[in-house]
Amino acid sequence: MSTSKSDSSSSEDDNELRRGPWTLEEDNLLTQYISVNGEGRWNLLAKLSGLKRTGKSCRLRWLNYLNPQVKRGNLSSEEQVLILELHSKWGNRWSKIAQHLPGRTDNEIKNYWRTRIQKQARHLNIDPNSTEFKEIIRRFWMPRLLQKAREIASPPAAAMSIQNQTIPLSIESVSQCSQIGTVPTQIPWQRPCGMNEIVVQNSSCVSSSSSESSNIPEVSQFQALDNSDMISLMYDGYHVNNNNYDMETFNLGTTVAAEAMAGNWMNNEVACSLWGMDELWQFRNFQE
DNA sequence: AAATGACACAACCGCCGATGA
DNA sequence: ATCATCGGCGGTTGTGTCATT
Repeated sequence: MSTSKSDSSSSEDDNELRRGPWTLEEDNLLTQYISVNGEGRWNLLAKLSGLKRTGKSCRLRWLNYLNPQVKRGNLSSEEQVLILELHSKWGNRWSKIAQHLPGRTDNEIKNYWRTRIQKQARHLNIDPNSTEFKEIIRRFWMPRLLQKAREIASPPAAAMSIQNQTIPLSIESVSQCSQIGTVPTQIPWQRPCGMNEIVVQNSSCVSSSSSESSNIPEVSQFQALDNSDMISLMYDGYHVNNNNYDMETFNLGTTVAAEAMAGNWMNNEVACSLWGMDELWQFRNFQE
């Protein structure tokens, strides 16, 4: 045998399937192939494209990363609310949930749930699947996210702490918030009849000093609608208009907008996902 | 400045249902 | 009817980055 070990192993490597992170060259190859031949038939694609990857790997790379329809950047408050609501309905049906968040992949949503939501449950020593934790999400988290969405939509107004005032939370304002990488601003959000405004109270009252009141503060935040109504409202608009938007405009426009606002948004995002555990604890203790 | 830990996200794995030969 | 293949899904692991000590 004159063939050295390194030679044989290198020829083996040539035939072996690659694993691990994709290189730029592989990305380019896959993108180029799909631009010419379209996606699908992944095993065939893997062979014909010259990529030393499995069809599955190619599919995953395309769907989760390379596909221009994939939205980059942090999840907006509305998207987070949608995820929470849809997860409460469907559980870990990530792909089903992802179908209702244009540009978001099941993988991304799954990661979000595991790294953000389940983390909070762990910190609270609660089973993330427990009804107790679901209640915390519904009563504490969702109103906060909605509040955050409204604040982002109109920062100056939000800067003022408004106690016990009726604040019209228009769907338009929520859609404005969507400029931050969610949905195109030109999408007309639909407003079902008779749902023109939502009563929102300042949510900073979590550290309940209202010992005389038997109401849980968060419950009173939505007097006109309960949370599920609100989510349905948002969700319907989101979903119905899903078919209407121009994907190309969306990708260019919102991505640029998202990048432009990345700095502020990051800060908001951190605040969104990590509102103090103190507050969560207080909320939890209040319930008990 | 280095070591360590936590976190976020990309990628892989195994299973399952659909489809076609 | 059976088997093989493929694509999709959810769970899990690997890895790079950032923060903390």
